[in-house]
Amino acid sequence: MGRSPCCDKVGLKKGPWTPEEDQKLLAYIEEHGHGSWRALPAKAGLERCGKSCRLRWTNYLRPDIKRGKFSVQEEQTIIQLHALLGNRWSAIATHLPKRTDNEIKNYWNTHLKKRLDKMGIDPVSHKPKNDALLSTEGHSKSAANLSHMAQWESARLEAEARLVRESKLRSSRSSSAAAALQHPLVGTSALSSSSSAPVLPSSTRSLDHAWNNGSSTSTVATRVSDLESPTSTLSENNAPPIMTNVIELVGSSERGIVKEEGEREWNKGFHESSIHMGEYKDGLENSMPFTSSLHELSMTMATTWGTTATSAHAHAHVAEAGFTNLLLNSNTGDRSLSREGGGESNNSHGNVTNGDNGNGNGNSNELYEESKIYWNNILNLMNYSSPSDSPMF
DNA sequence: AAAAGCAGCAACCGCGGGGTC
DNA sequence: CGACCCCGCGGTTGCTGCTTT
Repeated sequence: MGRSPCCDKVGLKKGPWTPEEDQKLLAYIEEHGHGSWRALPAKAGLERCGKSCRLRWTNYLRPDIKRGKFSVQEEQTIIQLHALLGNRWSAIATHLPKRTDNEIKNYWNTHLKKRLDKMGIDPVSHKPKNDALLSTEGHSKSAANLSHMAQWESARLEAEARLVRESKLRSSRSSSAAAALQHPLVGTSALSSSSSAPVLPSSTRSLDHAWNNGSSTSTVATRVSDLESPTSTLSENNAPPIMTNVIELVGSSERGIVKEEGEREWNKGFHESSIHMGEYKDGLENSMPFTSSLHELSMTMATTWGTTATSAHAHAHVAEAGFTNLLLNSNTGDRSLSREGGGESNNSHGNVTNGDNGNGNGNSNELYEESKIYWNNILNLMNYSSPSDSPMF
């Protein structure tokens, strides 16, 4: 198999890009589109390999990239999606408008991973490190369910991501490069907008539809295979409810949930997020009841942690306590935050589990509470994500 | 003030999937 | 059907700048 030589070719430059190179690349793509990346460097007069050009463009030069600090909603989105999808940065990036997979990956590795770690949560499995919390039979079942749901959601996201890519490709091919640059996220927007349901990819819609009709399991299997998802290993009986609006809730700027940089106050951020979720759910008057298995999962988790909270109750609890605050409270000692101005990251609510000191996981009860809140937050986001909640239908 | 350590991030590397011939 | 090409993805590296000692 002939692997492309790429940068092994002598004479090709590597390393940091100069402003001149950036300008050349930008000018060329704006005028011609990128076309074949392999052929681009020669045409653009760059002594780089196509791969390097593509990377530079997609991770840095693209005009639709938002740079700078991640908002609290973006952080929540990343954490929640990572809990579902693992290190599938491209799929996660699909639902974080204007953020690149590379940026998200870096942010995860440098900030969020450490933060979860300090909370006593395994950043890989998103499970509390203290396995005693999870040792009950009930949780084993729940964990299995969650895993299955993650697989389904994963398949769905793959389909969406693919469509986004195709959509971008089409737009860049069918119009001038300049026009394409103005609508680089057309696919993403379409998928996120309630008003644009008609452009939803048939494959994605089919999958959701299949989920909505839990009894037609053969259809589910067929549709999933249509997606060619490598991750789905579900048996027919394990079809979980869809969790579409985990993304819709936290990732769609068109629903007004994701705020821009202006909304930087940590506490405020989560509070508003909670409000929006409430409004969102209220608007779904005709929604079918949330699929029982997920509710069971939530209840089981709650029971496992020794609480009698219902989902709604748990949600209120989470909203009140603040997932963000939870993260923040395990932040102290994080150099990156402490040197980023401090004020932003200070928790002014003081109503969370461990507002007393910076150790975060120094106390086992605090760890216990943190873990509980963490998972309740994820589960309750799911609870607002029943199949018919999706504005796509 | 200098050195060491650390964090953040841009960029590279290698693999695998999909398309084409 | 297999070889080849192209591209995208995830993991990793290495540079830069900041903080600490």
